[in-house]
Amino acid sequence: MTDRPLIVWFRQDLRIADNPALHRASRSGSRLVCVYVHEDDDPAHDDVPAPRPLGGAARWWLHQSLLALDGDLRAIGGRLLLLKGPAAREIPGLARRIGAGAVLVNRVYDPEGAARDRAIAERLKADGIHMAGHNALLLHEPWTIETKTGGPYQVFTPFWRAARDKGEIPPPLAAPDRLDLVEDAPEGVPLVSLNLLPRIDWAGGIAASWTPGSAGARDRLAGFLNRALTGYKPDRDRPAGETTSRLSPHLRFGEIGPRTGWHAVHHAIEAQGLEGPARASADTFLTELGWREFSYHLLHHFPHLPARDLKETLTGFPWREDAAALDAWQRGRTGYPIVDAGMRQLWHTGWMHNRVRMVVASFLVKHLMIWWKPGEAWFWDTLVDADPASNTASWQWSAGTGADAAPYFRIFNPVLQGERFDGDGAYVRRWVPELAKLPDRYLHKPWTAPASVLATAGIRPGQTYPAPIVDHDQARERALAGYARTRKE
DNA sequence: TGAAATGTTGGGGCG
DNA sequence: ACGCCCCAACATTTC
Repeated sequence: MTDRPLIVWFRQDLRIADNPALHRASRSGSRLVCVYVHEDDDPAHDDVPAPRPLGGAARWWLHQSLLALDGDLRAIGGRLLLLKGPAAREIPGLARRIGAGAVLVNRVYDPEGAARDRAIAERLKADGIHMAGHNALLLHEPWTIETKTGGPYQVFTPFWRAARDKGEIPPPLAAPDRLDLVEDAPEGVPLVSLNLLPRIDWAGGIAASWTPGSAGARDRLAGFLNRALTGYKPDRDRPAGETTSRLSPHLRFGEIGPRTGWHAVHHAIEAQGLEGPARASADTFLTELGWREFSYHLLHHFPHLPARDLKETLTGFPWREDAAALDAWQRGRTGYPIVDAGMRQLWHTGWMHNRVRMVVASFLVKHLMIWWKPGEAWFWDTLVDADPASNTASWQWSAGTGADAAPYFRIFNPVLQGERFDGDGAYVRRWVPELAKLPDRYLHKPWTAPASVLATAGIRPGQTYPAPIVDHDQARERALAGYARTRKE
C-alpha cells in the first residue's frame, strides 16, 4: 500500500488478462496509469537503443490492438495513455510528472528492447523509482533453461525436453475487475497521431482476415480447439483451410499469452480424454509453442541472431544480388504456383501458412541463391506476426545457418511440396486464380501442360502467368555446387 | 519440419 | 524347373 501511483507500461503484452504487471499494480491499492509509448519514429535516444521499428503490416495491427486494449481497459474503469517519442525520455518524464512510486512492465527479450529497459531502470532508480519486471510473453524465460554444463541449448529437442521438465506452467491470471486511475494524468496523444495506418489504404485484405485484440485472440483459440486440435498433426501441413490456430499475430503483440494456450490445450486433453492420434496432435501443437520459446531462447543468448549467421557454415557462400529475382519472389511471380500462392497470401492477408513459409524461404535462399536477410526483411515488413525472435530464427533455420537448422542441401522441390500438401489445389487456386481452371495434375507444374490444356484453361505462359524464373533441377545443382565450393574453401 | 541418387529385394514374365 | 531380366517397392546414402 503506497500512496504514490504506479505506471503500467505496456509493450508486447497488449492484454488485461494474464498480465502480471497489470495484475500486480491493480492489487497494490495504488492509483495507476496505463501507458503505451510509440518510439518507432524516434529510434535511439541518448545512446539508449530502441527496438527494431515495426513493418507496415505490423503497424496496422498495432493500431487496431491499441484500440482494442483501450476498450478493454475502459470496461474496467481504466484507459490507455499514448505517448510518442523515445521511451527513455517519455517514461522517466511521466514518472516524474505524476510522482510515480514504481514502473511495472512485462519483460521483452530482443536485445535492443532489453538494453533500453535496463537503461530506463537506471534512470528511474536515480529518481528513487523502482522498475519491476514480470513475465507475460513466454512459458519459460530464456535464462531459466540451460544445459547440464550451464550453457544455452542449440538443438530444439533437448531444449524442449528440458522446458517440459521444468514443472507446471502457472495458470493464467484473471483480468482485474476494476482499476483506479490517477486523476490528473496527462492526456497523451490521440491514436491517429501515431500514424500507424497506411496513407494509401492497402490493408483491406488484412482487415478482412483478422480481428486484432484479446477478444479476437480468444475466439481464434476457441475455434481452433473446437475444430482443428485433434487433427492438427496431419492437417497442419495443409495450407488450404483453417488447419492451424492462426494465433501468431495475437501472441506476437501479447493479446493472448502462451500460458493461456498451454492450459487450454491441457484442459481439452483432460476434458475430452484425448488419446492416440488426437493426443499426439495436441502435443504437436504444444511443440509449436516450443519453437516460439526456442526462438526467444536463441535471441536472448545470441543477440546477434538478427544481424548475422549464427553458424558460419555458409560464410563465403556466393550469394547473388538479383533485384529482378527478388522482386518476382516478393510479388508472387516466380512461375512456381505454391511459391506464388504463398507470397500473394502474405501480401493480401499479412500472413502465410507455415509449411508454405518454409517452401518460399527455401526457394529464395536456394533456388535464387539470395541471402536470408532480404527475405527476412520482406517478411518483417509484410507479416502481421513479424516477431523479433521467430522471424530471424526461422529464416536462419531455413537458410541452414540457424540453430538445429535444416542443412543447406535440404532443398524443397516446390512441385512436390505443392502436390503433397495441396493435392487438390485449393490453396493455389485461391491465391493464383489465373491457374484456377488448370486440372490438378498440372496445377503445380503448369509448364508441363499440353498447349491445348493451357488454352482451355485460359493460360498464356509468360503472359497470364510467368514461366518459371529458374529451372528446378538446374537451380538445385547450382546451389549444391555453391555449397560444395564453400565447404572446400 | 527433404529430395535425389543409389542400393537391395522379391515377384513375375519369359525363354 | 530354372535362370535371367525387369522393375516396382522399399531402404540407405548422399547431397
